[in-house]
Amino acid sequence: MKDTKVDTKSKIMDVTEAFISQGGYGAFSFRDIAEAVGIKSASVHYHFPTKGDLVAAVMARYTHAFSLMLPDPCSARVNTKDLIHGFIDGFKAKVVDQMNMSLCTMLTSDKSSLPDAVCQELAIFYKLKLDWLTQVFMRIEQTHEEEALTKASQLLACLHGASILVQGANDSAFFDRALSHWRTAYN
Amino acid sequence: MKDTKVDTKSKIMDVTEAFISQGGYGAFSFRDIAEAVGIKSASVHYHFPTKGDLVAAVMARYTHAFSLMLPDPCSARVNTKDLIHGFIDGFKAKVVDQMNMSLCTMLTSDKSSLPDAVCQELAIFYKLKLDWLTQVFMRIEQTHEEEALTKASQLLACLHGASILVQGANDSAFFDRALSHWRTAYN
DNA sequence: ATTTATCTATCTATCACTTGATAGGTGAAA
DNA sequence: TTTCACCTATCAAGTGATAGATAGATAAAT
Repeated sequence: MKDTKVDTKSKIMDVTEAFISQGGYGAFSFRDIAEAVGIKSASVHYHFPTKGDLVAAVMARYTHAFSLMLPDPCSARVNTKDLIHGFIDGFKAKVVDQMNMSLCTMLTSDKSSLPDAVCQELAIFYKLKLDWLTQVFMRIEQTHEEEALTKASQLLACLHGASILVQGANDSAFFDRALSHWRTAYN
Repeated sequence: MKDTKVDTKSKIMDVTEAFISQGGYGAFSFRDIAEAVGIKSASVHYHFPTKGDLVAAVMARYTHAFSLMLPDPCSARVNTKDLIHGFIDGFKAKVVDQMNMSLCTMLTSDKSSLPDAVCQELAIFYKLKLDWLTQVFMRIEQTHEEEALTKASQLLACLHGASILVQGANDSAFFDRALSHWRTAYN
């Protein structure tokens, strides 16, 4: 639990997260990570025995950090429309400013070659986002859960799809185009 | 140009297309393809010298077949709303019925490790879809190109995002949820 | 009509390289 | 002295790709 140890472990996870965002599960190796961190590949295995362990840990940390950023959707002090805008802007920061996809968009595409542990972490992340958005829409529109889930699915699909479009068309303007409806609808 | 020759080449492309839909560019090897077709991996190289050549050819064939399926967006005999519904249904067939992602959703995620030739084919495919949708929306809503492009981007993002959601949440019900707005808006 | 040459589609065998993973050693800290 | 965090060295498996051989079809020359 000392400085160097924890630092190395965190560095490994940081570097891995960046690699996944850029190319997905198959686009990096233990040697890539080791080189970026400044250690040898065997040392990466010391901290994370298998690639699945490593990526699952990164995904879990990502989910946890994400959950800490999400405001309580029921808090009376928060403007409901700001919740939506904040969610969209958070996504935009990843997709447009850093010009890479979100961890979960990437990993979902690689799902067929993912170890079980990673799939489970992925599912947890999706549930977190969908549940949060559903609660927000229940509050905003005073609707029942089914209808709010539909709204949540629509927005989430738009966001992930925008991420794909930006990459595929190689033009970040597509993000705002794809999200313009959601931005104006809650203003 | 004889029977057997063309057949083998087509089989290779068919098999490759299926592999890409399931796992993307990195999720199959020449040996996988060879085994599925019933030949040896060297024979695959005979028809397609490199992996990039092979995938670019598959993508080009896919784009061509797709373009043949798209009705003329300006034809007076076609109901404009049917154009939208047809487009959505075509996507749904891939994503829900076959439970895998569209070629271009997959390849876009792998873009960072794609040969240039494949990237170019990808770009052509995106342009085809966006242009077609833009023309349809210009006709439906009597708007200018900029606004129609925005609509096209929104729908395309929804479709690609729905594909991601279905896979990530492992629940095909998310497709209809994500698209419900577009289905009712043009009815 | 027969021989010769070329082309086609496949094969076997192998290349250099990368991959995730393991065994076992080293020095420092507790 | 045991644990920790790293190392060197290596493994077996898989990768894309190439070289060279072979059988059969086609075409040209004699």
